[in-house]
Amino acid sequence: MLKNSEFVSKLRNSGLRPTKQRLKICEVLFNRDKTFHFTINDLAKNIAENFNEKISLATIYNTVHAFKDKGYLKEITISSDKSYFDTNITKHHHFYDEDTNLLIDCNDNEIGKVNIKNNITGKKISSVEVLVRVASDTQNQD
Amino acid sequence: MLKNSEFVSKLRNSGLRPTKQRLKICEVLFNRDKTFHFTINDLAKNIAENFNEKISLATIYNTVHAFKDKGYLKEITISSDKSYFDTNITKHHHFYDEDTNLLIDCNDNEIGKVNIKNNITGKKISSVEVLVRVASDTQNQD
DNA sequence: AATTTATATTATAATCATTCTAAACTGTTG
DNA sequence: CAACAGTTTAGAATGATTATAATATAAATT
Ligand SMILES: [Mn+2]
Ligand SMILES: [Mn+2]
Ligand SMILES: [Zn+2]
Ligand SMILES: [Zn+2]
Repeated sequence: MLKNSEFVSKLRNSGLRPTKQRLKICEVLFNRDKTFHFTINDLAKNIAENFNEKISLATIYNTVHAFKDKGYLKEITISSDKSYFDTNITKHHHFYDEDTNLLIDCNDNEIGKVNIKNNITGKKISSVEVLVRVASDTQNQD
Repeated sequence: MLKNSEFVSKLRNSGLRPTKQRLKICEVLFNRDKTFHFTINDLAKNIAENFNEKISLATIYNTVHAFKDKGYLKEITISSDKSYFDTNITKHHHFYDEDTNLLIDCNDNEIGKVNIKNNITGKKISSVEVLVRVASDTQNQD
């Protein structure tokens, strides 16, 4: 639950001008109690439906990528035809519900620490991510 | 290291007609000692360079997807702009080298079993996949 | 082995998410 | 305010993937 002036500083501090488009997108993404997952399409629809002033799709793409580059968003890749962004930038894992196409954050009480015994020589680990795909219990759902 | 007649049976058994295009693709993908990772583009290039008869790109797409649907290939999604296929269809995890864009299989001596303590209620786990991104040790590589 | 039927291949066009372009606009700085 | 760099925008371009529909091939049937 951050407020406008905080977004202004946040953007300034990372070398991004606090334009009204970026502030609007900050509001949509970060002015919440809980983090969430979204696609570019979700975000564009959200903005189109909830605000009068429209933001061009190019700007939405630019902004989301800028925020990702600055570390304010993480990108979660599930399949070749769907890319999610995550406002939860802490290290965490995901369940992916194949029935609903929803991503769900894992807590530490759901997935234990991944034990990496040997890494590739000369390389540094930049992230470790677990994706648990889940689907309906029953075989023939109709 | 399977041979032609084995591919014919394999295809017939899964309801796919053993056409010469599919057999050629089987040969490229499965007539090897070791499993490997490839993109559609890699495969198309490989076929174009190593064989006289060309296979249309549409057929390459169709065949790779058919093989995936039949469980002869797995798809590994690394980023929104790159999709790999894997001829290793056993459960396993991956290292992804961000410097070279290469995928490397993990053995059990590299990543311990992932401990899933709580699953989503009413759902069955269909897969558990770990992706470890690695990159060069040094900060300023040139 | 010829005929029929179902399937597969192909060149090409269509789609669609994403990126590019370059002109207009805005935030910042002095 | 003037000057400049950075940003937004509509629309065009791109490029990977999928659709189309005509042709070819494999399998099944006579
Ligand atoms: Mn695919
Ligand atoms: Mn992206
Ligand atoms: Zn998340
Ligand atoms: Zn693999």
